[in-house]
Amino acid sequence: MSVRVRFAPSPTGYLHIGGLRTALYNYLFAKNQGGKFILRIEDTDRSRFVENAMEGLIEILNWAGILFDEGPGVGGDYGPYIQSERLEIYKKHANLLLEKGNAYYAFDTSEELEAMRKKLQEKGLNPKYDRKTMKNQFTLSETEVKQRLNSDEPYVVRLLVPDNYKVHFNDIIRGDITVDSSEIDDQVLLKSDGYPTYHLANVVDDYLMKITHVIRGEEWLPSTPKHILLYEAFGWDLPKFAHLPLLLNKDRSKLSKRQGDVAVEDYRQKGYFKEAIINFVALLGWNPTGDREIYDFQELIDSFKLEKVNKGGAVFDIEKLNWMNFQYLMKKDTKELAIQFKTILIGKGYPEFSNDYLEKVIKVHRERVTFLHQILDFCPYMFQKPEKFDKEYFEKYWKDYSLAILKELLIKYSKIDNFVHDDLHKATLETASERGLKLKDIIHPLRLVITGRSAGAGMFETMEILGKNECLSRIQYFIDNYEKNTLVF
RNA sequence: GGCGCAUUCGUCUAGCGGUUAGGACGCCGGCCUCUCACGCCGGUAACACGGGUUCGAGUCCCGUAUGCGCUACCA
Repeated sequence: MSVRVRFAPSPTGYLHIGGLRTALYNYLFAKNQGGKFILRIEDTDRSRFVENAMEGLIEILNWAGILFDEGPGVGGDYGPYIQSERLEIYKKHANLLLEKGNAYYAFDTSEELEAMRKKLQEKGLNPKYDRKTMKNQFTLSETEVKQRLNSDEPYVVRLLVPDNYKVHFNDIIRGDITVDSSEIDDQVLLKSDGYPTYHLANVVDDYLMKITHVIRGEEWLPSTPKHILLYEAFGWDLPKFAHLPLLLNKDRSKLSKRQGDVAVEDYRQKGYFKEAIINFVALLGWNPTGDREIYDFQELIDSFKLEKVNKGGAVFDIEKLNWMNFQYLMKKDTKELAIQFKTILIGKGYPEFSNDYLEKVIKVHRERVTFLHQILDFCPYMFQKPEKFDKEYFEKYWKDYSLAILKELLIKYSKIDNFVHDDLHKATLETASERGLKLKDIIHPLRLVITGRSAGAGMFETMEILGKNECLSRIQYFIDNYEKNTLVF
């Protein structure tokens, strides 16, 4: 039987970074097994429905490269893939359970349920539905039940959990788990608004969509026994289960909005590469060997093993993500980066530079930043003439002979036809030794003149990229303003 | 409260009965150097605790502690 897995988000907002990892693990597993990855939208809670959330989810999944084989928009043989379009299917299955005696009608109001729970809790008991005292098929007469059903009176369908029964299942990640049925609540299956709850819809759809492996977050582990009971009631074979460890905040609570960004979109906006995010998130809770960090998408697919997924939760450490982003910044093709960077520059109102120029700038500056867009902050002087000069740097390295040297260099540089690193280096070194100075005695003032700053890439490679005209013009500008005492610091 | 799941350096992890407990991020130091970085070299730091089982336990079993999750007509 070929592997089929699904990612089943609820369209209640943006895609959470934890959701991304769940989707990713499903995807990696499917592709590793030569199976299918399905997207199913679980929009059975009308009160939490967010307009366009589904579109956002799909968009960001596509961006990340987690492409689904079946789902909204792409179709498939087991649709529809949006649960609100499958209401009749759930109703039919709820009726099936009703007929088989595995489910029953209940008529309690939310106030009555609340009062019941409060009472049980005060007694220190498990606050689960008390079938024997509440308003339902078992406590009401047959005629009253019929009457209520025929009237407009709201009702729900609940799962009849058998007494004295041990529910067993095996989790690929956690092993055998057994729960006593006395711990399991008579879960509502069909809500009074006619929509199914997660539990019913999920089980029915997983079965009908021929899902072979249910890979989901650990928060679902406690309700899995309910699902097992449902499969058994229907007489269906169980899929395999794998419950993933949670992603955690620094304080080890479940990853949440309060302590930093959780939306994948936020990270995209900040300039993280999708490759870095995927690589990083994949390694939170799973590692093929433990002695390697960088894996491309295909390598992740090839080495993915559900059995190797960890049991314990993993803290989301932004420092390591940053490091990983840097790794990809260094690794990526500069042609691709130049195109991205051009968009960034234009967005900030800069004129259009040639791809060739941008590539050169990126090549020498990327090792100094974490994000591509930071190159602009690091060396704005590569895109416009410096107008302000670092005062501290000036005071530290500007000597009484510096102006004379600058004038000499201006002449010397103007005679260099091939304005490249080696020739610039040679010419400057010459000037230095003629005056009994060290190269750095000249380079520092020169850096100030050319860039206005103390930090930057190698001086001569910077000058080579800027070009002869630009460099000469900057030196001239500095000399003029220095002599007129109009330099701005 | 009840039930469940978990627990190796600060963080992500390797380990699947015998290891000087390995790698990575971060941090610290050094080298390189025209600055800032990159890079390279080195250092820091962990098996939650207590009992078993065993010749031998981070690895297996049982407790305890701690953390997290669930306990809805939310997913």
